[in-house]
Amino acid sequence: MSESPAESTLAEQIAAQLRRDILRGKLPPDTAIKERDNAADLGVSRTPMREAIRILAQEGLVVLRPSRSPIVARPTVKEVHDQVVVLLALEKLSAQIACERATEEDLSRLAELNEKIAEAYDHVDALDLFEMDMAFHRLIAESAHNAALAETHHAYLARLWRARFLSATMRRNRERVVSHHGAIMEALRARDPKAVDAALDQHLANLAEDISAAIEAENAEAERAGG
Amino acid sequence: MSESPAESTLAEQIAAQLRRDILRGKLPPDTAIKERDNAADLGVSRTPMREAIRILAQEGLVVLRPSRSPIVARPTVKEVHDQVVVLLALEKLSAQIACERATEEDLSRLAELNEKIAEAYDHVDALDLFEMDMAFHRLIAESAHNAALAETHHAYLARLWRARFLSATMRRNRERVVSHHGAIMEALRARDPKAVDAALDQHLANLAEDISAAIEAENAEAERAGG
DNA sequence: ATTTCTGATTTGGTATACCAAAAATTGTTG
DNA sequence: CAACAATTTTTGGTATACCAAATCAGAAAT
Repeated sequence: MSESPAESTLAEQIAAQLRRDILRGKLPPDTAIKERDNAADLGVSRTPMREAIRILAQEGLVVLRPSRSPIVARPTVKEVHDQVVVLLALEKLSAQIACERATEEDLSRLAELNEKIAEAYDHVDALDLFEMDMAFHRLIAESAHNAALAETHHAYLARLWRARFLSATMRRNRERVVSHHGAIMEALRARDPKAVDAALDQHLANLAEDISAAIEAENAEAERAGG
Repeated sequence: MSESPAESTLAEQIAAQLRRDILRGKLPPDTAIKERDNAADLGVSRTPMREAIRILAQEGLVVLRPSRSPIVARPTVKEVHDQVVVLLALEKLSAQIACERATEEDLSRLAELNEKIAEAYDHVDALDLFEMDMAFHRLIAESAHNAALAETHHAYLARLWRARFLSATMRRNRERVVSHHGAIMEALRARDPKAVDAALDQHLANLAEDISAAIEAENAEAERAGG
């Protein structure tokens, strides 16, 4: 999940584990996460399990309902779409600010990463590739040097992890990604707000629709199976 | 805090209490909030106190530092400014979307509220007035009918509560607020994105600077006193 | 057969106790 | 008097137990 910071506490480890299981689809939507049972299974007490569930709830991966087991969230197409809209707005805002504030180091890190993506594109599995793409977009957000903005952007990126992953693997296209990233970088380097905006539009224009399609497909699948 | 939803749990009550004390300035920045002592004082156990501190930390009102007591946050001017920038972007995005999506009911509630503000302006204390202003801006965000957007906007509004309050009381001006709100409303009613953008710019243009000034003044005050 | 009532189960919330790691404090020594 | 080492607090994290409210399931009654 690109969370390098060592999951130090038990709660964080549990959260990380559950997060993986949810995002990878091992714990499909609507799966109940019983605090007591689950804790017993893992051989831990309720305290860290509560904490972990809380973390995931805050990330939007599980939903808490009063007096019922928390369940893995099944975001509707609209919910995901709405979140994508906000993510795009945050990223475009970041890029605009970055036109003024990005340092040379920011820019060279972006260039470096894009090169790495270009190289790796055909040798690396979807997951690693996706992580790199995510890192690229995170760098853009960080280049605005606005901590609040970067943090909120990151939160949305994390929340949309699964949806973006579905969409990305569905629509894998080396030239598109690499050249788009290149265009964004060049515009940033030129510190040209309009060019940046155009480049981001170009790159992200279809994201909302792609993701919606991916989610719809998955929900339809679930419909057919579980009822 | 305009949080009508009954604070049902002890943790929420404690959080609400601490929040008030912090925002009202009773617990000034850098004040330590010892989990054990504080819990003992209130006659509760550590569990809900931990929970409460956690809530406030997430709101940015207190900062957690490893192996040290949590303390009331002392946001820097830059931090607050950065947050204001994001808040403005979210509100402008909301308004843009609201041009398409706002319902008649949204618009009439906005009108109603603005009228109420106009009436109350000279009879009501700063706090109540401020709550109304906050509600107005929240309505704008909700008129976009994008839950994620509204939620994030609300979170920023809450986080900036104190800073905005300082700025608002410092720069109280009936005509300005009421006419600006009116202009925003009219633009929304006309569903004219450009007019909405202009009206919001007009209203919020000085917010960042005002807030920065207010924070700077407060920090300078603290400097003089506590060192 | 449907509804209603009652008791068992599940859940969230709280209190309490324990432990290890990290700080602050103290005492000691060069 | 300063640097260092040992001890004492403080803190965060975890485990465990208890309680009340809400849910759920099964029995009883119409």
